[in-house]
Amino acid sequence: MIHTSPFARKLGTFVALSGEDLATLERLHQRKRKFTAGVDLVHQGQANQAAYILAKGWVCSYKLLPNGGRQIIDFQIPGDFLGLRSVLFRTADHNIEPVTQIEASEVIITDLLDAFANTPRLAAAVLWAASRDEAMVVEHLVGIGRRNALERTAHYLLEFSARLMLVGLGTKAGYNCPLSQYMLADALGLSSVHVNRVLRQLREMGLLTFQKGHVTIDDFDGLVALADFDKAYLDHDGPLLK
Amino acid sequence: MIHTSPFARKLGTFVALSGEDLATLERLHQRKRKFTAGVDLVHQGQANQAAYILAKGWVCSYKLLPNGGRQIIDFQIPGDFLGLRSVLFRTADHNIEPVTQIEASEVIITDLLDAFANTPRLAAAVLWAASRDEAMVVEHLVGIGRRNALERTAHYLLEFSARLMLVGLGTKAGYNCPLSQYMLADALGLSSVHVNRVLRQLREMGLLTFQKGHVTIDDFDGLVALADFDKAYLDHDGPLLK
DNA sequence: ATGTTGGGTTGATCGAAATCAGTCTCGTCG
DNA sequence: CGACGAGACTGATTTCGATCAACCCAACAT
Repeated sequence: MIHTSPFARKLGTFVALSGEDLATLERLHQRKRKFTAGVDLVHQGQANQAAYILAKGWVCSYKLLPNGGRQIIDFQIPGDFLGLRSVLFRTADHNIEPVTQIEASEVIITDLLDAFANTPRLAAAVLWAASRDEAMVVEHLVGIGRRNALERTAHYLLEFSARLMLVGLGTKAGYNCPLSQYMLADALGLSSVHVNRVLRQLREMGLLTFQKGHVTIDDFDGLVALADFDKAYLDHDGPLLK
Repeated sequence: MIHTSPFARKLGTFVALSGEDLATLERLHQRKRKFTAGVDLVHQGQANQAAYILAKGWVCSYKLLPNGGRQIIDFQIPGDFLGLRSVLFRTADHNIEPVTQIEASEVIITDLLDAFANTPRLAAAVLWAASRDEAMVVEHLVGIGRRNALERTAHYLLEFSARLMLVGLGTKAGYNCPLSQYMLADALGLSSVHVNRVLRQLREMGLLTFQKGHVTIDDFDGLVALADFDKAYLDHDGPLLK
């Protein structure tokens, strides 16, 4: 299990994968590409992009509004799919922009479908991952609609923690997070000024410290209580399909 | 085209369906069931539900929060799937409740998969529909995160208009809408009091009238401008797959 | 006929977060 | 080197929408 990719590692928590499954998976990771931070991978309204599996770095998906604002839908971390929906829908309905320099493997859709035909467990795992992504968007929606700034921020940062731990990029004590307060604001539907105050508050409450690109979780249980965080929608006690 | 179900009608706008496709579709609609308003179809945390295709009436999917609030994720109207994700994920992560009395056809997942094997265009159409549902949730997220109450409400009611027209239940002039101001509030992340004021404002601006279970669109273009509504994510100029 | 209940409606007040305006720090680039 | 810009941070003020507290009306139930 030591040298598996984040993607395989993540899927492995959903569905127990055989050696053959893993081999098929690796074959998908052929065409590795790098992208620089801040340059859009996909533009809103652009047609027929490739899909990618993110290997390294952070990415965000967002929509722009005519009034100048933007809403970040989701961040992708290593192991996540990029632009799967842009491929299904022939046109992308949002932008995708690397937050940091990233490495991603291009996935030809037909390759993926072929892989599915050979290894049905893999198909199940990918479906599951897609379903989880949607659940995350729903949870995000709930947060913005019905949680105040403090709860919302705490919840969001806890979600990162759970997601990153799944791919071995974080511990219960904390994780590296390359997001600026501006980006966090655009994700949480807040102003960057207010995000700053909220982060200070969380720090002063002894719950969490976000500084210099690193999130330190000072009181995990306290945070979970504040945010009403239920990681059931992300995590599982071992693979669901054995 | 006259006696097709809302479901077939909707899919037909995505993918041109043959007579055989339509026949397969109808076979899915066997086990018709009725449900009464207000009684949950699916509970948060409940396991392994059936999926349904809604034939008549309105339904809402929502999540409850411990602080007493609730957030409505989405409303389903005739032609929409119910609880497809609850089936994929073995546990439902949200509640599903009929807003009105409804009629829905139970869909056995294996039946659906069989149908896919026989008629690939159908599979494409269903995938498309699922993808569209996700796009709607995303649009909803953007609205709550970055649009003010007025724009948000206008946008949401316009979305209904577009969706209902697709299944023949509305015109550019208006549609029937069984939602209370409370439900609208829980969907929009507002208080019902404020929804009331916003609806009055929309009425006084001569844009839209929502009264007695009916939405009258008084100034379509004005609304579209106010809400920055782009129906591209819902609609298409004829089937995308010919 | 008379309570009761579930919307819808309105005014008054309050508060969370936005906005405005600015400072401070640290890279980096000419 | 100094200049510049991005991001973090803070105080003052404003605003949008929540909350509180009513009242109205129609449908229904006792």
